[in-house]
Amino acid sequence: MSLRLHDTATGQVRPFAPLVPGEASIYLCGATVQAPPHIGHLRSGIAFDVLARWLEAGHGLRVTLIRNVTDVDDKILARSAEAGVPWWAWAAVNEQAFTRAYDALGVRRPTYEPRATGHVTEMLELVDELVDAGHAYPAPDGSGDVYFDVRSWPEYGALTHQALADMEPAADADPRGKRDPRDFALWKGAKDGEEASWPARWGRGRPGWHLECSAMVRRYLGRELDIHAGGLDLRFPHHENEQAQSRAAGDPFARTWLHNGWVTVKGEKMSKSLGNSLVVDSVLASGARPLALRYALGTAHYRSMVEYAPEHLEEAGRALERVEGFLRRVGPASAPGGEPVFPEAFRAALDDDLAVPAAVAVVHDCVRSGNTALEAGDGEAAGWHAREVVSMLDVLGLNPLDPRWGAASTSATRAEVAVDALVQAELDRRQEARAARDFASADAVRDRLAALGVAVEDTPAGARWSWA
RNA sequence: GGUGGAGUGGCCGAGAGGCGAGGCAACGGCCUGCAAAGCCGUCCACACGGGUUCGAAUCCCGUCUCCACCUCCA
Repeated sequence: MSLRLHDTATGQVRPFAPLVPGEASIYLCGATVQAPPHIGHLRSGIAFDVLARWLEAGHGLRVTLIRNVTDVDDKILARSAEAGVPWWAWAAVNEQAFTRAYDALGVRRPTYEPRATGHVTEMLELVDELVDAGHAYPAPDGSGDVYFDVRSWPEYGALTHQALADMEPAADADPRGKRDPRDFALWKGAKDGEEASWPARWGRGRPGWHLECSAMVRRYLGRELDIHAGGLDLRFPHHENEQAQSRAAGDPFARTWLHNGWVTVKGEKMSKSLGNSLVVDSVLASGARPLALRYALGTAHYRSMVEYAPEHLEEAGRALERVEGFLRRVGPASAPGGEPVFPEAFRAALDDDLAVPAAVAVVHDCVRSGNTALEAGDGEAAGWHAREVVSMLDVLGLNPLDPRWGAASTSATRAEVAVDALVQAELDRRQEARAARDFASADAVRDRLAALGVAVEDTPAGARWSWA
């Protein structure tokens, strides 16, 4: 079975056929770095991280994933001015916060992460092409703005299936020098003394948001690419405008459009403007386990909305413990090595428009089979299942053994070594009591440890402890 | 007004005409000195009203409720 993906442009699930055999090009709209990321911002990064991993591990494709950074825009300028810092410093600080958040959640770094400000030359070339082709015009009001002429492009609205006549212009839209209120800016002329500007033949100014992506797509992936992805809210106007610009400039552009749903809180979209956003740094600082956060955000289908609540994070943590418990019991046999092995049901699930929930169900089924094998003393079967589980978790970005999550590779601190030694001493005392069938004393030790938050578990290999 | 989604068990969350996704919680059993973990089992759900069909959560008609985009958005 081959991979099928839901394409927004056609509204259908269609077979994925790479433009260049053996390769896949993906452009993902990244962050506008005006503020630190909230957990909703991570949704697209996680969803398409899984896509890229699956294209590589499951289909053997060489993936080029470009995720841009929009580092100049109205809000960045406004907020940096309020904070009294240069706009570029404001953007840089937030870009770093995004990178930290992606890293913390185990989202692999993209092949390249271009910044808008580094591609003004390419953007201006595109503006020139569009003006020459009669699809864009400089505003006649001397503002230095250049607009895309939507009425010159009959396909405008094709991506989101809207007729131009049905598009409601914003009530407070300022027509400025536009031929049609729905025309959008490719280039924004600099206001007096605006420092964030670049020279252009229309006068100093800065690029419009939509233009940035069109130019960076062409620069890194060429005139045609396999997949263009982003959040559902970017369909219109952002992606509609991108497609119009690029196609009007003669680029075939994206063959498939993928859009992820967002994170909701009490049924409503998480967003800064609604005031219900949870900044990633503070969620993690409050003790949330990054792996559990990724599980909570990443195990719903990418096109569904996913409701965030602290209880869901706890549930995710417990589901994860079940999987980790199995891998721990199998021991070193579950360590990664060799080619990944995927159960057929897992393959079928991810190939069906990235049905991650069904794929996760396969992981849990496999854990159950592994536990059963372990109980039956069949170490070979258990080891095989562990290998399958680890392979699947790697694709989902949920492998607890991945050094990305830190714990596995960092050496213990002196305090940790000391605590372990002391707890072990207590456990030895408990074992002596148990051997003497003095269960009252043994249980007293366990109760005392429990009061300190230490959970004790008896296994065939002896007692082990963990933080409850 | 236009466009696109959603409503599923105690909770989360898949599925898209028959064959009970999965997780979490709860309860019963096995195992255990007792627990924990694990395994087995129980809890047979699909907003509402009609219809089609041998059979509908799934298709059709109607109704209700909710969310989103329509030039700031992951």
